Amino acid sequence: MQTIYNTLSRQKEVLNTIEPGKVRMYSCGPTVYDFYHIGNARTFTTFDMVYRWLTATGYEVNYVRNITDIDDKIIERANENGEPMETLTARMTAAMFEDSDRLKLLRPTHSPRATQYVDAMLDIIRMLEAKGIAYRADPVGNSGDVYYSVRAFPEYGKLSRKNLDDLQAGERVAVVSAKRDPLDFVLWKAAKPNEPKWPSIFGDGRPGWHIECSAMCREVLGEEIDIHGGGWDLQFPHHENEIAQSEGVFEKGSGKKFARYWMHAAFLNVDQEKMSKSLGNFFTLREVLNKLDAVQGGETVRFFLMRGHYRSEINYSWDTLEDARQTLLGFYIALKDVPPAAAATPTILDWSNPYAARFRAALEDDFDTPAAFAVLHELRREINRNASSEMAGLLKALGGTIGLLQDVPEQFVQGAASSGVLDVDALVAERNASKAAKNFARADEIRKQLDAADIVLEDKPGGITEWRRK
RNA sequence: GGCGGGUUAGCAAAGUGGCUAUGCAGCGGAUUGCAAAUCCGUCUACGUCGGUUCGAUUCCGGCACCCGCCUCCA
Repeated sequence: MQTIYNTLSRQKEVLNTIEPGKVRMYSCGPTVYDFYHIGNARTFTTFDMVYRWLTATGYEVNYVRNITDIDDKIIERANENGEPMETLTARMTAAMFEDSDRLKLLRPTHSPRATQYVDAMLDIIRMLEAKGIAYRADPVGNSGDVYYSVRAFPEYGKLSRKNLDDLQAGERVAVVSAKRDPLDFVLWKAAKPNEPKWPSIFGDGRPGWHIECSAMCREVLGEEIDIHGGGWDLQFPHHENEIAQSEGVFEKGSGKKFARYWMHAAFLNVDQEKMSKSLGNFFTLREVLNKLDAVQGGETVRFFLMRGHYRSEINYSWDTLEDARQTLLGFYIALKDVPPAAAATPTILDWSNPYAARFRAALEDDFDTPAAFAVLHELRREINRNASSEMAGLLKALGGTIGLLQDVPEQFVQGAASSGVLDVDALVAERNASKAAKNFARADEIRKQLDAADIVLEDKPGGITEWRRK
């Protein structure tokens, strides 16, 4: 039985989907104005893991991750660059998918772009206005912003457990505006000169940030969905506002819920602090990958991100990254030394195997990846002890359910080390000849030379010498 | 000010009212020309003060420290 910690109830709940066997899942994607950072990568990897795992255990998952391609930061950046907004977002969207491929993120079932759903957003805003929840800054005309009246939605604050009066008590100096309540948020922004705009009954303008997710969820997945996810900081105000918008259009007493389960991935920190540009501790995924071995980097980062439970903060540093690489390498070395039985794919997983059963129990307990990896380590020891290709097949298959251990082991352990200036094969051959001639001094010299290039030699039975990246 | 999360061995990181989590590193042994890999064994734990209990790292309360949200933010 799959359980999920639901931010709404602040406890683990059994997954009970709207349609049996099917999952409608939406997670908030990137704003494409720049390369994404490793904090984004943490959240994306979390939901990729959830997507893969639920699929592996038999659910048909419709996974939507949006692309925000209209936003203040985008407009600002495009202006700085002196390029059209569309050129910037197209380039950054392509870069986003490239980076995601390196992280081994599956493409979501759908990746809708906000600018393609402006009509759907306007539909919702119209419905909210008809219900008296949305109002125009310019009550008689159509030349101003459109706001959401938080006081008109009694359940406002239920996700983040915030109370409107408390919020107002701590509110910062508000900008003068036509808002009825300082906490009201914008649904539609009236057009300003030199900004992208769309025509509407509210006048020319562009959508506010929160409305796009409500619209894309509704259009692509339906009025009600099962799982909605995102980073911890999206809880308020973004997700709170999404609920207000999406549930605001429901009939009173309909009992409908926008999303049944809200999942939030914890932060990735640097030096125990949230990563942010102002602190100068900001890394793009690209930068991190470029510092790592070209072959091992993607899965190393992926594994690093999954080594902590998704609701626990993790700390990024070179040491924690290298620690993750060494551990992952251990799995690949086992798979290299004991080749998995053929056809070991997730679809033929034998869940009755004790290791598989425990692995599954861990992930069914709110996606407890660290506990699942502990089982994998025990399985690894079993494989090494008995040279069981059947168990090696199981290890590979279990790893595959969450997007790990699918590379060719020989290639993974060697990494990109062979691209150096040394002719490894020639040196290995010379060393073997030296050994045969009992010239151990020369043999050791070669080992030392290769070690300096981060290459480790392993003499195997039968006179075979293998090598790998240190 | 309001609300929420955290504090586990050298590092990383789960979890549990009494039973070795796990990994990396370290130490000892087996193995090896030397190594590596592997196997076997092994040392460091649950912030602090109280309470409940036969028994608490685990439940309850106080305290300390850290972090986050309340403004764009994964």
